Amino acid sequence: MSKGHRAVTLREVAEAAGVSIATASRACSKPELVTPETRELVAAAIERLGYRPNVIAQDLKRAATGVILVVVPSLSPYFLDIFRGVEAAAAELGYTALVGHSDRRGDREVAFVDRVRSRRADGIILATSVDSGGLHIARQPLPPIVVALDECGAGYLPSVSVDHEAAAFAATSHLLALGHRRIAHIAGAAGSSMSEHRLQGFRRALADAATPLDPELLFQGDFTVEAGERAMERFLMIPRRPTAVFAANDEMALGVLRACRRAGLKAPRDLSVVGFDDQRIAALTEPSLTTVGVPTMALGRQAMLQLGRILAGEAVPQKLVLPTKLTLRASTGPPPRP
Amino acid sequence: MSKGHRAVTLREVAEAAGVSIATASRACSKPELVTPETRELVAAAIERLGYRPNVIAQDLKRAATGVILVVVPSLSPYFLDIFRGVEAAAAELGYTALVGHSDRRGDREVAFVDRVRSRRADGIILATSVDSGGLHIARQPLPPIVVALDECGAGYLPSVSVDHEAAAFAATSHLLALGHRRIAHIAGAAGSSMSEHRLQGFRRALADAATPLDPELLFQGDFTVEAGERAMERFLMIPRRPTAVFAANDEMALGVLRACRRAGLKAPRDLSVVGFDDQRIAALTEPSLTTVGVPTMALGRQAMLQLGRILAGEAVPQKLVLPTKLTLRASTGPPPRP
DNA sequence: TTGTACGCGTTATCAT
DNA sequence: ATGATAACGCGTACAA
Repeated sequence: MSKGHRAVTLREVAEAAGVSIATASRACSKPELVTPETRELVAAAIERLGYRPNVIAQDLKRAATGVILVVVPSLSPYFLDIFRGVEAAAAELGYTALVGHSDRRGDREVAFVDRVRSRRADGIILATSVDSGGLHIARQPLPPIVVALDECGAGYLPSVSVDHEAAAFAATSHLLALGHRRIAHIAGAAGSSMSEHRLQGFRRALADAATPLDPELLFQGDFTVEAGERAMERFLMIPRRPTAVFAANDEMALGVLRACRRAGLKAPRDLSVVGFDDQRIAALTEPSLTTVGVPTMALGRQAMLQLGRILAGEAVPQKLVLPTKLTLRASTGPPPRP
Repeated sequence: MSKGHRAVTLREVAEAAGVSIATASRACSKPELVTPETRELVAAAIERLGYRPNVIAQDLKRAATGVILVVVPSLSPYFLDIFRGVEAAAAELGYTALVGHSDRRGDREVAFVDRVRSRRADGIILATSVDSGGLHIARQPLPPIVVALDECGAGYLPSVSVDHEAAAFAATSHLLALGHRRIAHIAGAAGSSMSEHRLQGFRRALADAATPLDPELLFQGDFTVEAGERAMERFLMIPRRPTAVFAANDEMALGVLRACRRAGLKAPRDLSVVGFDDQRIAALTEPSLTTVGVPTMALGRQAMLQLGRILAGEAVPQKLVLPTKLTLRASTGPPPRP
């Protein structure tokens, strides 16, 4: 790391303009406190020398950076939508939002939290599950932080989330209402509390309908297309095949559709498929995907607004839960009549 | 923006440990210059008080931040792959990479360049076309900057790119070799030099094969799925339909496939389709997409390595061109026999 | 090995 | 309205 080329400082501007450094500073940040003439003088010097204020020095003075870090587990469109929401709200509040991705590694999450501990950023929004790293960082007094999408750490941290359990319940109930009884579920990544909640909603819907759950119809996935394909391949080998599959996210549902097509099955005639998240791809698949819409942008937006309140020293509700919406498309229908 | 909660400073650590602030500083950054005992003493105080160094102050001293900004036009998987490449190389060099997105707006690009001008970052990688903003920022001496993917500003800036023209030539030649003569092209966003070069390659291939280009077979797109759909709908209305379509990116090619399906046409039997970029989606479409592979990660990686050299004060080649690779999949075949 | 003192570039508090 | 000066938190010559 080099020093870069010598930069022009405010002191040099002041000398060039023939004023004191204090006046030069005021001419920049509080022009109304300075006569129009000196303002002109300073402006000219700035232009001539190509001066740019050193924000690092400003930050040191202000003891704030105006930067908000958004940590996502992966750079997928889904999480980036959350980021967009944050970004919009941040702009309104005068902050700049930057993305970091943790690769689902707890140590990287902690590293980002450390970035704000060491004043490189004012606050942080975790659009990720810190189940593992959570305790680790909770030992120290925590910097301004809001969790988006998932609550975590047993509610230690303020969060903005959706009710994954209720949404999964609704999705499963939709399939039950269509007449399905053998419904399979592909769970998300193990250890993610989001996956856990979605699974619980699935279970509760079946229980409410007095429909027993065949353990063979439960597959441990990991949110990837490939996991969806493997799951469906497994389901196809079961003597009494499921008539519907509820995947814990859209990517895995896409995998299910692909495996079906390869096997010569047509959705929804032979098999109904439901996803989760309502990513952009959900409307583009063939057939288009019935799925649970998660208000990703709104999640990001609300998380940033909460963080803004915390940064302003206000008290905030510990939990904020946003509504989801089941979007019915072409991939679900009544079960086949055998 | 608030000041956050009062933070522990090195001075307090020094007092708590009963040493001078200089010794405390050394115990942190150069432990070998201090006796094991005092090292212990300071470490204990740090632990007890929960001290974290103020990186802003460190940066002010060093006159460097260790941060590299990567500016992308949109947060699409494509550009994020470039970012991943940058990130990996940055880690090796001891830098941290952060993403900013410009929304294809010149003023936002300039704003990011200003971030490094004002020392919030050491350097910047533009994975975007600054054709418009280019001149605007070129008036001042430029900070360390490398352009990835596209060369721009008439070669003012060091760049790492691919030969879009040659790649488009190869893709079109592939279709010609299969026997196609009526080949349509859907261009990328207007004003993007990348689109321009791809179009030129297309034209040259036709010219080399002495195949005239019907103006009706040229559609001005904008890199979106919808543009691909609209283009194909137009092509379907032409009396002498094209037998092949070369889209300037995969998303538009995907739109072509969708429009085909709706019209009851099957690729590649009725129509061959070629994309550009080889995004992840290209292998997942039905049929899978023949497309030009752009080494996105390598582009990012090389851009960062170049930037590292610039930052280290070394001279770098003005242009670095990486190879592309035409990947043949299922969407192309011989033209239909009428 | 450790402590003293200055500077990094800026803003803010006093005087004038 | 403007100028001198003290911070902000840290690193580092230099002296001890």
